[in-house]
Amino acid sequence: MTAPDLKSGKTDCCRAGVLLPLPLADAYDYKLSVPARRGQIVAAPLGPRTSIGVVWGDAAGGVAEPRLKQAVPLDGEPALPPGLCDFVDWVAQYTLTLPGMVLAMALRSRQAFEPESARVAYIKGDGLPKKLTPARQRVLDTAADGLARSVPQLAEEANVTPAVVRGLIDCGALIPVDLPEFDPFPRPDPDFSQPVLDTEQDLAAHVMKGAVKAKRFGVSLLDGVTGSGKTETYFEAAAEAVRLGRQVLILLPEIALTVQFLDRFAARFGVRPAEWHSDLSQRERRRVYRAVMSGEARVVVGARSALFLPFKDLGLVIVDEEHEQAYKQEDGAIYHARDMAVVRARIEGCPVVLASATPSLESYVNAKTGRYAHLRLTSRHGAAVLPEVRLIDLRNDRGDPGTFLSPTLRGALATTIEAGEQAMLFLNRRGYAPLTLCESCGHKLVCRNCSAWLVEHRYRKRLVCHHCGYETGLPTECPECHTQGAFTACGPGVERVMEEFKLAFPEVRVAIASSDTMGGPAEMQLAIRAMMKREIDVLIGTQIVAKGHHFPQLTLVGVVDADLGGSDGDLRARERTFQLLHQVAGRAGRAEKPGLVLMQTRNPKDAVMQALIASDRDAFYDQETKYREVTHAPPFGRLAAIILSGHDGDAVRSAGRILAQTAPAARAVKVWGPTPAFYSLLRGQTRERLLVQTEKSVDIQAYLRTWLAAATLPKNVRVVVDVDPVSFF
DNA sequence: AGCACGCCGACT
DNA sequence: GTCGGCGTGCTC
Repeated sequence: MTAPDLKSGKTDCCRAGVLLPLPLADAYDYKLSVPARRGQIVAAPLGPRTSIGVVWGDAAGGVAEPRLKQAVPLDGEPALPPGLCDFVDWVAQYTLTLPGMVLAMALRSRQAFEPESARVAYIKGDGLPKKLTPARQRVLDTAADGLARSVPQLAEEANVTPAVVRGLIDCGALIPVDLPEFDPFPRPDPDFSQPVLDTEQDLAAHVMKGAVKAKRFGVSLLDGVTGSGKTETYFEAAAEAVRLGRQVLILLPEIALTVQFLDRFAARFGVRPAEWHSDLSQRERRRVYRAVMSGEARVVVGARSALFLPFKDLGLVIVDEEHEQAYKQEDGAIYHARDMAVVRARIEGCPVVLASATPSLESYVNAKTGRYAHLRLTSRHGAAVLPEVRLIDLRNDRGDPGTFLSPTLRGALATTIEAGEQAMLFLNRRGYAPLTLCESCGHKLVCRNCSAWLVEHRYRKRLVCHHCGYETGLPTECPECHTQGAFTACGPGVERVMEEFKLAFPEVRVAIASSDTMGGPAEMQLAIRAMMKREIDVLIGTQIVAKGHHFPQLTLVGVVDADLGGSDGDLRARERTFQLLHQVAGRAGRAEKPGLVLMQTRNPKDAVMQALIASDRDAFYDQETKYREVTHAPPFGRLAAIILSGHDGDAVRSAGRILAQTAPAARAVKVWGPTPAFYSLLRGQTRERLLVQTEKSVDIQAYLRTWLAAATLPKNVRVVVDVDPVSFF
């Protein structure tokens, strides 16, 4: 970043409001040496240092002239595109986040605006070393092809230390050449390979391509059953945008950002797309950021934060698996990437496609009422048919106490394995047991930072808090009554199911796939690969196995506890349970073989269970829609949560009471709480929540702003607003 | 976010 | 007697 040149004597002809990527309520006024336009990136002195900033609008004038400092445009006068600036404002006002914090998300690549630095590489020169050692000879042989390489590259390829290479540079045997800082992004070829689409896919693709060509905002819900080829279909819309020379953003939930997806893209377009996610290196971030800004990167595949990239000419946004909760950003700025993707598309004036086999209820309702185009894909590819779903009523079909696989499920597992086919057991619970208690006094082992139960991980011999990561060894005596070795595990986790399975089927090859298995993500990938290669017969897993993997030989899926998630007060719990179980069920019978799904439940009459066995998704959605409608719940009403947190529990509770007392009375607004948050202690912080529900017509942001601005709360209490909360923790 | 200022415990 | 803990406040 260039320091402002205060001595140049340039006249300060202009003033402007400059937004800084800091948690400030407003833009700051600065003098500028030149008239600046909105979006222009400047170096702005702030206290003892200089921050990057963005010209946002007219100066507010609240600060006296002599106190104004001078902001200086960066070299090359880079600017954020106008659409991104408008988007930042919109997100800030909608989510009640400080604009500077939202801007910080749009400036994620810190050094993206620093001048480009050339890379130095070396080619063979005319000089010769005094002594030609074997090591030196290998380096020269490597360089003989004339390709420019960096020092580490040469050292690596010639199998020598960098010092050897340095020696050759010093004597002129290798000479430096400048390379551009980054290799250019290869252009995806929209006609690299032509997919074979069925009639429905073709129709859907046609509609989406039309929308891309029209260059107008509009939302399509690409609603396709598992295996119907949604990805291939929306790739056609992406191809159309690339043909028009415009950019495409494909959002994926974090978990789906895999090599597999990139390879599928490459198979269709000839090259991999640009990627954007949290574990890019600084260099890669900078490269992608700049290429997106220049328009060179045509297609970006990314996690939710990719929404804030400075697209030069965005022609299409795709949100894959749009119902996924991973799209909801819960820390820092709280926003829902699916909803914000629709907003970004509206601002950019381009179409947006939401894709899912189990859409969010919000999107389903919008499609039903005609606000979104509803593009349905109803047939599975190839000969595969939908699996049959049957319920196992755990109230009368259960094994010995302390076991979790019913006789019926065990029987089906045996049959499947004997037939030489594969099975999967699904349980959305990591570890061995979700609760450990003392048999003697009933004391429950809970986290010392949170109010959550500690989950036993038996392989690792640890007790783990799944909320804050706190870990401890297994105590030998009860901290309450000091009885020795009286702990008992309650309920199943995947590890415990594994133990039971091994006992019942000692000969069968089985593996576990959970996000926290001993060997980390690598081991999990190994388990999934082993399943694909038929090196194992049974895979036991959490959520992680529910998503996107194709196991052609898998014919039986057993859901160990279909009631997990239940209907416990959370508005979306039923919807989520349905989506997850539907997705899990979709794993069975992908190829020519019919699949069977067995779900163990204690509530076989429940609407979720009934919809699953009848394969009648829409019946469930319609019922859920009615329920939301009569209760004025989203999308028929608005919801926001106010979360209060802090180390001083009394102050937090008092802040909650103050807010409840000062809530402005308004028609069609209801305020509940304060109540302790579900995990009232999280990472050592006390948390209280208030919930605000309004009718659709109410400007809930304005209501909240008025309320919060008027309330005087203890200073050591943090107030966070979650507009459209999806989780009630 | 940084970075200063400011008021209470263990130490060269 | 100081060094330093991080709570609170400010930066145009």
